[in-house]
Amino acid sequence: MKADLNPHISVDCVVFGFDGNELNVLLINRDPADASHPTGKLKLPGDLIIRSEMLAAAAQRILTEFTGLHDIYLKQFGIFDDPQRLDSSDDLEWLRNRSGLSIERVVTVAYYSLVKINHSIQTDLSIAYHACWYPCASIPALIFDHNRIIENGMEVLRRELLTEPLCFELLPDKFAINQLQRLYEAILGCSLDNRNFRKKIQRLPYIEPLNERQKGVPHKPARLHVFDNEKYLLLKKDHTIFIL
Amino acid sequence: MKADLNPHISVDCVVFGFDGNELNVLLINRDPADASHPTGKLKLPGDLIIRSEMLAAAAQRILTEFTGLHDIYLKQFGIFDDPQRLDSSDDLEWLRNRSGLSIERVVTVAYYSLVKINHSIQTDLSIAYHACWYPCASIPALIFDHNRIIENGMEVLRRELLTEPLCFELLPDKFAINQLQRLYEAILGCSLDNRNFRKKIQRLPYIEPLNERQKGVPHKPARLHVFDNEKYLLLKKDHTIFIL
DNA sequence: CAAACTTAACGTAAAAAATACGTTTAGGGA
DNA sequence: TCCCTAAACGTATTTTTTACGTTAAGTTTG
Repeated sequence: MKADLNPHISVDCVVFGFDGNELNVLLINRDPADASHPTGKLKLPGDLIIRSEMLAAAAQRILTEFTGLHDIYLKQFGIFDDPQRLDSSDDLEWLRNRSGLSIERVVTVAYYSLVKINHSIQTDLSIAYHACWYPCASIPALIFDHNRIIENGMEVLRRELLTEPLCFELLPDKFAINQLQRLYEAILGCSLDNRNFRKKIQRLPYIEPLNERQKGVPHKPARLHVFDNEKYLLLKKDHTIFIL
Repeated sequence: MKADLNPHISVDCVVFGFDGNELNVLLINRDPADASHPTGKLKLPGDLIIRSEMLAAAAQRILTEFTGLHDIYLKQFGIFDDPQRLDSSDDLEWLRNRSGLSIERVVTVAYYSLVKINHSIQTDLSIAYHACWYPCASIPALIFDHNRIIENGMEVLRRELLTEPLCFELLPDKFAINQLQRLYEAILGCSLDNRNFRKKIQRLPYIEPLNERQKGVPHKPARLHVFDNEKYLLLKKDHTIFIL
């Protein structure tokens, strides 16, 4: 029950993270651990906005609360505005109680965000609400229309991955080419030829090979690379676009 | 002053039309012709939504009011939500009077839409509000943040033109390849080699040449073509994408 | 310290697509 | 019939994409 909420507009975040193997989404419990009647229901991180707040700021705020991270990549990708979207079961009742407001219609603005999954930072809220990664391939049933929001977010991500350098938001700063390939394969749901993928990546002037190798792997360690965003932006101005 | 408006959310439409030469945007007067104090101020077609209305439906409704057209191509591309976006000059006062509501903060959802400019249909509202096409290259000063909304819409259109078959929404159903080329040149702001452009277009299986030619042109009439959306959608499923 | 294992790293030939560039042709208007 | 205008076309070169199998570098184990 926060002060000064705008009872008409919310934001919801589809937070994607890549664990090296598959794409995951961050979900939280509807009710905090100390609630008198926890329900086990799950939802996306999101909330009503504060009365005078910008939407993107609200999304950043919520993400920081649940991940401890700042400056997360965020992209608005849709609006979910069916006047009946909150009507199902007891979820509307719950929202009214929680916000202390007389909620009628809530339009939610959906963002997807991309984070490097490795930092398993624990914040108060992420603990209270059991924030957890769920593989995109097996998302449980969520409240409201949150399953649809995720579906839609994945479609947009798949599309935009092909024309914008989003992949680097999901990988560690220093990454191996094969990691990058696995990321593409996971998101696009197809398999790629390793040799051709390598060639294509190595041709890109804004991907710099380092004289550094992976550590702690039980086999030949791969060479690490970094994405040079400045170089990328320069080339982009000259109409060179991305991949794949 | 319509009944039952939602005073928190509006939609605004950046309506693009191509006149064969350059890209245009549809603008309307802020005040109807019969207003006691017409100001000559211009704006995008848009309005507060009706309380129980879907946003896309509101946008369609508004477009139909101003163009007489139905089933217009619409794409949500942004949200303009600065709490101060309405504060400039007397525009907020105007909005309060017009809606008869105590407006505080209005978040506007921006759509771009694509129409075939040829039908110069006149509706009551398009007459009352002097709906007019303005070349994108010379948009006058508009109320609120509408200039920014147009800028942003153009960027998105330019980007999406390259990966989706939007161009056919802007051309007559039967079009000549050279018209298509001029459309690309106008939107992308570059010039393209005619022979190579032709080849590329003719290779696309979902563009069908007709045994029909332009009429009424004072020179050799060009062959007409149509876009076959069904074929396009089939190929798209098999991961063939678009142009340019 | 050698053998076995695991993944990284690499190259070449063939097909397809992109680019650069000048000339001929069909129809309308005078 | 001549003139004008824009439509339609082809070829050689370069670049990109695709398909495909082998060697190399570390780690672990016995």
